[in-house]
Amino acid sequence: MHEVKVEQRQAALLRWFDAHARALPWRRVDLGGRRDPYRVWVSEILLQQTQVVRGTFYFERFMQAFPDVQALSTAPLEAVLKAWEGCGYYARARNLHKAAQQLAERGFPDTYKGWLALPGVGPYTAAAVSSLAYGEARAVNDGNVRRVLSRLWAEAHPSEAWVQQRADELLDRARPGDWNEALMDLGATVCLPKSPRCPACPLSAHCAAFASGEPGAYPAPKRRTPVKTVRAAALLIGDADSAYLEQRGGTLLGGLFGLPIEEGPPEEALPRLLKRLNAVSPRHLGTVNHTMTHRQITLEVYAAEAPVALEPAAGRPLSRLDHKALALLDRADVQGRLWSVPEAEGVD
DNA sequence: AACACGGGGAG
DNA sequence: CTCCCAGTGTT
Repeated sequence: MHEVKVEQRQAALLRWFDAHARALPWRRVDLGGRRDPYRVWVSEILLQQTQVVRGTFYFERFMQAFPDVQALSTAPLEAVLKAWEGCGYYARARNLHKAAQQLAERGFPDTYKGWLALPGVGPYTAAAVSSLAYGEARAVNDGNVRRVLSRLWAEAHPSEAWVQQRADELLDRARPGDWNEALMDLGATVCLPKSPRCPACPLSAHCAAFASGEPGAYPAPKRRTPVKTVRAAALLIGDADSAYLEQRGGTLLGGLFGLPIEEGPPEEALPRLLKRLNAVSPRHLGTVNHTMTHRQITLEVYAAEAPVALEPAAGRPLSRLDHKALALLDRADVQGRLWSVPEAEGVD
């Protein structure tokens, strides 16, 4: 009885997928109908936190820079971050680089467990790569799957284990890769978070949330940690094209370059900056507001002079925060103000 | 179990 | 503007 319903759902969704699957660059297959595991892996890391429409642009740019695992594994980390620039969650790029070296040395794993052992590869990515590139019967559990399954059973508060169990039961073991992509495509294009398009859904006849009349109520929203407000000051030595840049350590924008920054209110942060860089003649350039996952940064940017080496900003990987800070100098009113300031002493 | 980690899109 | 979205790693 139960098996019959599972098979009906599988057939209905796969029929829909066969007609509506999106043609995406990482879905390209070779003459044997196989996908390049390298492309599948990179795309899945990218799509973890990036929407498909933007992910396509980043994917093509990354593949242009690093067409295969050999190219990626031998590149300097800075070049990898440059290819990832603007994409966010830069730990993904650092892990991609580290994992590439393991893949180049030991070869590609052909199982879920083998992929799971790589840095940056968790249960979702291991299931995606092993099913899509190797045909292993592993069910993915991502945000789309969670939402679709939550609605099919009208389970408002699905736990991770609950979703995984349902996904495992429902998985089409003859076509695991297609099944996983079908479920995720459905979530991305039909079973939308706010306004699900139930009339277009091949599973609406099997859907308890649809039957309830309020499909959008599932799953219930999760509580989120509030964003922290942070003040900081940055120093721009040079100009927007050629400036003094520092490489950041730690996990926050780690490995990326940017203007020297000190946290704290400007009256405290600016003197620290000036002292640290031996800088003089600070002028306030403007304020940059930038929101990150759990941070709302208000950055006061100052121009100053200091005995430091300038370099082309375009050659280094920069976060959007630093691009915004540099862009302050492109504004005509700022240019006018700067030109009206008397020349400072030499920077040699 | 809670949090850190960028950058988006929708309304 | 405000609200919402989301895998992996760390603690």
